[in-house]
Amino acid sequence: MKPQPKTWPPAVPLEVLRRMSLYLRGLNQMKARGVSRATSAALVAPLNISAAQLRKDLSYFGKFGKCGLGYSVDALSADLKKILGTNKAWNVAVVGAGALGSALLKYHGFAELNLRVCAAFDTAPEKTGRVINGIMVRSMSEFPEVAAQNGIHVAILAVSRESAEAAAAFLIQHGVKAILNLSSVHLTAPAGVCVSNMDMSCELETLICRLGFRS
Amino acid sequence: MKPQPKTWPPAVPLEVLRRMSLYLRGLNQMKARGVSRATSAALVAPLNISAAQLRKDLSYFGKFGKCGLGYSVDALSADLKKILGTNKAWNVAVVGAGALGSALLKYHGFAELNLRVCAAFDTAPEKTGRVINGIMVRSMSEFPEVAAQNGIHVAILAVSRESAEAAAAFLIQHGVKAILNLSSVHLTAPAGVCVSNMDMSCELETLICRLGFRS
DNA sequence: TACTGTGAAGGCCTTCACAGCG
DNA sequence: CGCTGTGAAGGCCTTCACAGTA
Repeated sequence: MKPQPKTWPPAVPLEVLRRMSLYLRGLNQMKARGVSRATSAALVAPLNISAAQLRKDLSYFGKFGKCGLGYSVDALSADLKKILGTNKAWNVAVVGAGALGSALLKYHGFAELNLRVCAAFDTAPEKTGRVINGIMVRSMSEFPEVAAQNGIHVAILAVSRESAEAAAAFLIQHGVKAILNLSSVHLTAPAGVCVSNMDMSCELETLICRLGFRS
Repeated sequence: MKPQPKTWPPAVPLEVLRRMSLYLRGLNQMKARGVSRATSAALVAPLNISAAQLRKDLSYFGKFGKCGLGYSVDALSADLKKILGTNKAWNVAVVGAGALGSALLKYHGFAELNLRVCAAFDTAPEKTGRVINGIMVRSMSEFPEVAAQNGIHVAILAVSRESAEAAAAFLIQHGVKAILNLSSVHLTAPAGVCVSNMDMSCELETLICRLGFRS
């Protein structure tokens, strides 16, 4: 899943950022367990990543540890949040209110990333008007206004394969800068826009293939 | 076709397989449009991938094109299906029948990959017994029997973060060889088992970070 | 002519190993 | 002494460029 290395000047590899997010989650779990210090080895233990990798990843952004002691869980957690940008809140729109979109609206896990799913949209009239988990599903035509009012620059795209391309273009046209694309179409990002393609079909097929190789 | 490198670990990079799946999808769309021949450049046009990359990827598995002419859409499509393993049907279980699991049960897109979602499971008694899209949600305790009867070796894990690890261990213990993990926990695969972690939270946080770098 | 297949080159990321510091 | 931070080395993947073929 490596969408477009070209759009992002490769100062920090995309995969480093992805791992940073994993480190942060691990730190938060440690914090919840009352652990206050951690070494690089302890942090990567459940992740299948080498300790050197973690230290190298962090070194892209600065120095965070104490030699001989490891890292302060609280301090590093705060630093990573800042680096990743989730120290501040972001408003997010869910686009597409079918089964998958509805499931996302019911999901409570984004809150801990400081993400607020605050609006939902669909083109189909029979989908609009419903309220799911306190969020009203609106017509797509309302997107520009609602997005502007709420400062929405991030969208999760959960529409059918056929509508994905047009929907993405519409969102980008109205100010969306980051799209998490869950439809089974590979979207390419225009300049200034970030797209992450999460393609379950592709991933499943890849799994099947790996399965075959092993046998 | 060709003697395939049977040693899985580093023979064919994982990302090559992922791209193969994308190529196959493109071919199928061409087929549906009635196109019968395609060049490497035409195949990668919507994908942000270079033509050389596609040719190199294919060369891991053999020779499929005609010099000067390109590829036969039908033939290459059939070859890729065979390579990926989706020329044969696979039975798949959905584990976890919450909002996300239910959405997966309603999704019709896996059929074209020859994947049959044929069973669903959940530990919560209030979730079991329901029938979603013709598929009964059973208790997890029935998994071993049902999996054996239906030859299920692939599972999609759509459970809560807290249950993910235990559920995965249970599945593996009862014959599952490939897991598509949709929960926000990074699972590591024991030997002989393939795991693909699709982590929406991680992906969203990475997007937010890229967003911040741009501005 | 037009396009594939592929060795070779190049670049990026990971791994290594150790200097440096508490 | 223990562990971090980091240049250097190594390896893997992508890109290049062209030989080869219908």
